[in-house]
Amino acid sequence: MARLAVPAPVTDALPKTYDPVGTEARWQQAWETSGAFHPDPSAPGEPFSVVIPPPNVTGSLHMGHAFNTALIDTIVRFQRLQGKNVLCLPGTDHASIAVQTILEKQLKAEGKRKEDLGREAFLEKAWEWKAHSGGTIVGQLRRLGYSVDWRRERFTLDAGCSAAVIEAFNRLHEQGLIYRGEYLVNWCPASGSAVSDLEVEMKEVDGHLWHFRYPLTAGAAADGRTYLEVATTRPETLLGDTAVAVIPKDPRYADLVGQTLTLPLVGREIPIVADDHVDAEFGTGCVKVTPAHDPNDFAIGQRHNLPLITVMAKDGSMNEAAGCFQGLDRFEARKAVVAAMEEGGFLVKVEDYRHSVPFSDRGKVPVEPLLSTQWFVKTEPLAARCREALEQADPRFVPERWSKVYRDWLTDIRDWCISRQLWWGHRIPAWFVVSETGGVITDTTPYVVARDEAEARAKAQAQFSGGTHAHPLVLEQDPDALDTWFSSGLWPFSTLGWPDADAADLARWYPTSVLVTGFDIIFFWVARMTMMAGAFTGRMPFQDVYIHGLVRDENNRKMSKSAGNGIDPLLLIDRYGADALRFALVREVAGAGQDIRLDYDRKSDTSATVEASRNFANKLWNVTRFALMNLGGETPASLGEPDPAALQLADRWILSRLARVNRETAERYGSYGLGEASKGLYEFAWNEVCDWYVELIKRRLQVPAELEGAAREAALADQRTARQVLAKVLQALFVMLHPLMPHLSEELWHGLTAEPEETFLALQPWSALDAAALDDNLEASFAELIQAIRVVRNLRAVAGLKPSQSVPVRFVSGRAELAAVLTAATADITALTRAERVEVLDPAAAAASPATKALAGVSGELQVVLPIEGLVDLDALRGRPGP
RNA sequence: GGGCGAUUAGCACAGUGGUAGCGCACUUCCUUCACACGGAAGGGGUCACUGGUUCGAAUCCAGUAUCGCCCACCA
Repeated sequence: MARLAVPAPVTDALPKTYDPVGTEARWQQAWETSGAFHPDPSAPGEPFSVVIPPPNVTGSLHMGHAFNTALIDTIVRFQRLQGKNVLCLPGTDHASIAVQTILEKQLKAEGKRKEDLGREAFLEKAWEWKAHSGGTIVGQLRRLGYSVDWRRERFTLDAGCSAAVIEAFNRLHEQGLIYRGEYLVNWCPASGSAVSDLEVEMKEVDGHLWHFRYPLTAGAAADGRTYLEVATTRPETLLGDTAVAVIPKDPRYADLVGQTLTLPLVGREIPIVADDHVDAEFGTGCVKVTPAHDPNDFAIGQRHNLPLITVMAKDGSMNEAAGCFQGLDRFEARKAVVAAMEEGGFLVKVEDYRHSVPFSDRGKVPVEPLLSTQWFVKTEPLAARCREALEQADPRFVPERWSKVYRDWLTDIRDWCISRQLWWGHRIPAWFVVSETGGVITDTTPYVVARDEAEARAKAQAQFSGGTHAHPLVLEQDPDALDTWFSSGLWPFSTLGWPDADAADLARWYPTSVLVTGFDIIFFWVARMTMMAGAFTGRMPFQDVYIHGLVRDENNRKMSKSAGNGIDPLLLIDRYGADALRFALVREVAGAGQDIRLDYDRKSDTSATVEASRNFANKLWNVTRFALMNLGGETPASLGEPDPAALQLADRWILSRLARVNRETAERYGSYGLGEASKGLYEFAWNEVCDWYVELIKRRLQVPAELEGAAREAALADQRTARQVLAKVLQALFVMLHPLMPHLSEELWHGLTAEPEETFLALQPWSALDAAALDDNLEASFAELIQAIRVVRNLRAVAGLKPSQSVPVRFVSGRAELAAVLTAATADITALTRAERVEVLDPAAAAASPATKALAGVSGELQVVLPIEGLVDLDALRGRPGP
């Protein structure tokens, strides 16, 4: 547009509709090649920084990314206009378990397992895949016009992040905050790895409650009872039972506590213990206890010193401890155990039972509580620091209510299982001294934690050479990888150069200004970052946390890959433009962190919501086209500021409105009121600038050729004033809109200002508020004028007048102030209502010359009269039905 | 079991003490030289329910109902 815009006559060549696709690509490239968003840490200006939530390299762009991006980029672009030294840092996440799952699936299709390839070859494949797939989402983020510094793009598994992970692990270990031990963990048989509590989702499932008899070893109790009845939803675990618990002090069982039962099928003698965990209200009041396969039973086992018998292998099949059930898959084993119990006469009854079953988020199969040796982070000391900071609103949550959710989770937090039996990810920086345990890693093999193998060797040497350890030292690094979130937890500072304390970016931009993310990862990510940051930087990693909702589909369902109800942002960008999509998403956010719903027609891939925003973009395009046709080839700069004394009523009104909207918009952008900001600008641009101001000045922009002399001079001066105000308003509007519609505003700003391509609106200063222009009274009066014009138009419509018919208009008002405004605006009213003439009378004067055969309407205390005798058949009008 | 959110026009949503609003859809008119991805004029809501506070409540308070979400070890 910049090239087409000047000189003026050529503007006729501008298309009537805005075509976003080419324009957006052009500006994206211009911004990027010019380094417009590459900040310099040594540059002046208050620092403002954001690290983006790194999307998984697995994925392609979904609506959630588009939404998050729209919000972040709006904030960041606004701060840049405010003159701050803004860093917005992009990157991607290696998504350990997700990527490995995909790769293993690919291998499986080829009939191979990862073990066939070996670790090295598998990782090579993974990197190849990352190089290929990671580029997809990055390219898609670019299409949104994200004003990030691509030069600083990071990946959670790159060299810098890996160094940070190793350092973090070592420091936590040195502080005693990382430990290794055998505990009951959530085991996902599908991915063959432990997962954390957060990666487990409870699902309601229709199952059964089996009631079994466990016979008393002694044969019969004093009262003649020969067995206890227990109920379970998981019969296969009975093979690992090591006790039956009963309610303490329950008269039914009091005398049995201490006696033993003989476990059916297995023949093991197991004690009857009394434990408070047993609920008197539920079932038989007796609970079978399988400490190695249930978290509650594990706790009971600890209290009563019960043995742990693991009957299941890591792949979900029964192991040798399961006797004749060995080798059966856990679900087959369940059937087999029930059958065997029935056959043995131990089955009392089966009830249908709906209950919650823990599922693995990733594997989509029930997780198995399994005894396993894993690495853990001791979280309480880290969480305590976060809770303390939160008392000073550090970080500050927006909306505030999320701080409670965050705090509650940090209270009574459980330790974090960080080891994963995966290859893709950060390998745990611990080396086992396998020479101590016959060359293999066992649960008791000693280990050293170190920064690298050399350091590990030195440490091991000091501990394990000479004396009883006098044999050649052999080390082997722990084969396991770390939970992806361990590296994500370092993201706000690892990306800025930590652990290098002298890193310029870290010094300049840490802590970051705001984290923008969805509520669904407050625990996964936000809390992990604050815990890690507290430990390593002594500060919370961001000042504010802006929590947004989810994007739901047209049926108000959460969009998800598995449900297949996602809406492809790229389709909408192709159809309507990235600006339209961004504007639509932000415009829906007005409320505080609510989910937003995006309307969508799957048959045609259209969205009325996004289309409305596209239409808005087109409106802006056209009002700029109009301006370019009417500014006589001049720019805001060449026109200069209007002379305050020359301003007309409409000019002063729009300048007052502009000043007010400018102030409101800055406040809204600055306080995460992005939805309000977008709505305010939409209404200002469309309803006030386009619908009223532009209509009002059309008359003044045309100077009739027949005017001569002083009249001509006056008209030209007035034309110049109108041009000055129009240019000023549009220019300021583009600045204000820029955070929301960066490409369009950049394009139109260039068209209007004729600035060179390499000068960017994105880097201009926000227009300062012109406080002197604010005029409450004027705005109120002008609203009355608008109403008066509407009444006239309404009466004309009611009368069925043709647009070409002009009629006299009479206003009657007792309020001198209003009368003065109407009188001053006579020419405007004439133009906008096709009035033959306009008269403004006070009630007395009106009574003196009553208009007969007239239509009348009111607006407040203003009376509007249209004497239309002779133009319209009033009697016919009166007789017709409605309105 | 605990907590949070929502309930306003046909649809989707703003509005948080003072005469009910935006977008889409709908009705009528207008192809007037920025825009039909448009313009003008309209129709449509006892703001979930019940009480309370107040001169005044969609808005504040208490409770109820419905829907949704999060957390929690009931076999």
